[in-house]
Amino acid sequence: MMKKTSGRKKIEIKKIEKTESGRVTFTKRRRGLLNKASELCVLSGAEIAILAQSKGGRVFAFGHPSVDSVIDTYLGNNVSNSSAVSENPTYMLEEYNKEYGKICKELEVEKNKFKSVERSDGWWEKSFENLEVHKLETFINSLEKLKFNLTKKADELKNMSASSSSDHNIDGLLDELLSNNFGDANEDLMTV
Amino acid sequence: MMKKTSGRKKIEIKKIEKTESGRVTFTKRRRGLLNKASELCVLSGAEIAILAQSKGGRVFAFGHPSVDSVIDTYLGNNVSNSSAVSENPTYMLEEYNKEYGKICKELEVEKNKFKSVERSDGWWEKSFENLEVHKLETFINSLEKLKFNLTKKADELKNMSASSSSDHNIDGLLDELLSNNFGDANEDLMTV
DNA sequence: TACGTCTATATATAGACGAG
DNA sequence: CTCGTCTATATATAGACGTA
Repeated sequence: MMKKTSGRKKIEIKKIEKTESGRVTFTKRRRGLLNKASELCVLSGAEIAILAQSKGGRVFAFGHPSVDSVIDTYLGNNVSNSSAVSENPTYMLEEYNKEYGKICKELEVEKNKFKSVERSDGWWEKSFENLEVHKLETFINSLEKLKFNLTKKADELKNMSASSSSDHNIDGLLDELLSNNFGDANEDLMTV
Repeated sequence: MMKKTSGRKKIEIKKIEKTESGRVTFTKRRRGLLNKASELCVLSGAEIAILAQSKGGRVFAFGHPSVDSVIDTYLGNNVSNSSAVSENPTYMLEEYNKEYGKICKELEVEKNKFKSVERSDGWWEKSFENLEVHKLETFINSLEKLKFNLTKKADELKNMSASSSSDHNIDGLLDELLSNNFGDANEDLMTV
């Protein structure tokens, strides 16, 4: 029987000169790399950060629990110099991350339940790859909805006092948030 | 014919409960990950940095042309000490990686003196007991700020758009956002 | 022009063992 | 106990194509 394709070919690990195939390879392997990193994080619970910048200037990042926290650990800095870079978006996120690190951590634990499902499709990664300017607005919209629902739920929780039973509510909250808002945003962003 | 081994088994991507196999897996996959990164660097000429810290506190790093230069780029501090390694040629990468491997191994041996930490069962459940309403509100606040800055940034990008290169910035920004807030989760669940 | 899809293969590795 | 080594398999992916 005639083989439909010659299958995967062995390649040398050296610079790819051909522009197009080089780009394709970069895309494929970057995906693989980030996926591996993700798996390693989940499997071993290690903290990992990956920064990659292609020749074209595209920057991709992966971080668990966050890019910045891992970098901080590596640099041995508890806090970066804030004044010099205060308007840098990266710094903003860094600040953000530090300020709410604990709460995020706790939330992440819960989100991890969804991770196994979501990650198998690599949705988070795909969403990175297909982003375009006009889709950013969609994302921001979702963020707004997310905030709204969070606020609403927070109020509910506040009224119910802070008994340990609130655990269930938080479960449901995250469930709802992820399915209602992020799911939508993601769908829009992917546009496969 | 009797099979000597059952061969590779399929595993779920979730925290490994067994301490020993978890460590082995971490070691194996870390090696694979760094190797992949190395190959990707050579193939595409991209700049990549990987930082990994196991639960035992062991730190591993990979960077081309150097960890610091990539981090600097990421942080936007392109003026720093990257000059020292900026001309690190690609063809030295393989050699570098070999050297890296040795050092890494030594480092691992050195730091191996530190023994792993004990973890109490159901600690993450406890974390939910600590998840209080006012923290949730804090999170919401930060989300609002984040959205504001994102929107602002989006406008900036949209204005100077027209060139597809602006997508890159958004890519990075969203990468950060997702990594910091909604990215991969999972904590030190490993050290059972 | 770019990117997702489809095979056939190249690689990565889970589990089992043996050495220190 | 901590690692390399050894298969047998699970995955990743190089090229070739189809689609927008």
